[in-house]
Amino acid sequence: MCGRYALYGPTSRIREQFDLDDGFDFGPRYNIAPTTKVLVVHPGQHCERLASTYRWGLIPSWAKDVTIGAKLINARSETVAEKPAFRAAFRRWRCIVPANGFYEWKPVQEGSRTIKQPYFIRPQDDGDLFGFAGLTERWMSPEGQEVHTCCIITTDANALMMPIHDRMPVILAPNDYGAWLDPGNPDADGLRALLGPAAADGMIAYKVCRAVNSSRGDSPTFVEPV
DNA sequence: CCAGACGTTGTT
DNA sequence: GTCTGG
DNA sequence: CCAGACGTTGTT
DNA sequence: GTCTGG
Repeated sequence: MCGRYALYGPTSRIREQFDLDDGFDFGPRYNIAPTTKVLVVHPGQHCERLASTYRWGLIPSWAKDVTIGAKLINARSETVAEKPAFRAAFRRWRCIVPANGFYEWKPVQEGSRTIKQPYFIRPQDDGDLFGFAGLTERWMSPEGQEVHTCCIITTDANALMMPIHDRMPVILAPNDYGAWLDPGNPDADGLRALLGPAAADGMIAYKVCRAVNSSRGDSPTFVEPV
């Protein structure tokens, strides 16, 4: 799955990788957690590429309160086109979530107790960025406040991830960014076909400090190998 | 017809 | 909003 | 995802 | 054990 990640730029690299037509103010962040504001790449009114902050955890339009958002931080690629909570967003509100890498936890037996060993997974070239496939929604709170939310789509683990965890975020190929972001793209099958596991070559995974386990901390050391 | 759900993950 | 279960 | 809370009353 | 918050 994908429940924690990092985005530390640099800003110029993010702009370049995602062909952004505007500026943004975000990061660097080494411990991005659900229910907080995350940076999302999405089409603007004239299909220009914008980057804005959205609350991580999808709140469907019919929700009565925000609490469902904490549960809908991921959507399964296998069912995203049909599930009531996601299908409207899959049809019309697709986005990309930029990341320098993501964390996964592997349960490890240490003596009599099980600890959660965090790993950081990123492109081999540390200057490179992942683009996760995501969805957005707009929810109107009972108080009349519009809340923009998003989630990250998951898929099976690739060969690199398998020993750590059986799911991983969908990482889009740069060539597919345009098709994924186009709100007028009617080819649901073609879109679904983009949601497989990314190739393992070009990616690396390594153990990192357990201080990242708490969502409250934030430090560049979290993405360094231990 | 109305009421109630609508999700993923990990663990067992 | 829309589908499923009763 | 993991960490941390999980409760009421009366008094200050 | 289960839910909430970050």
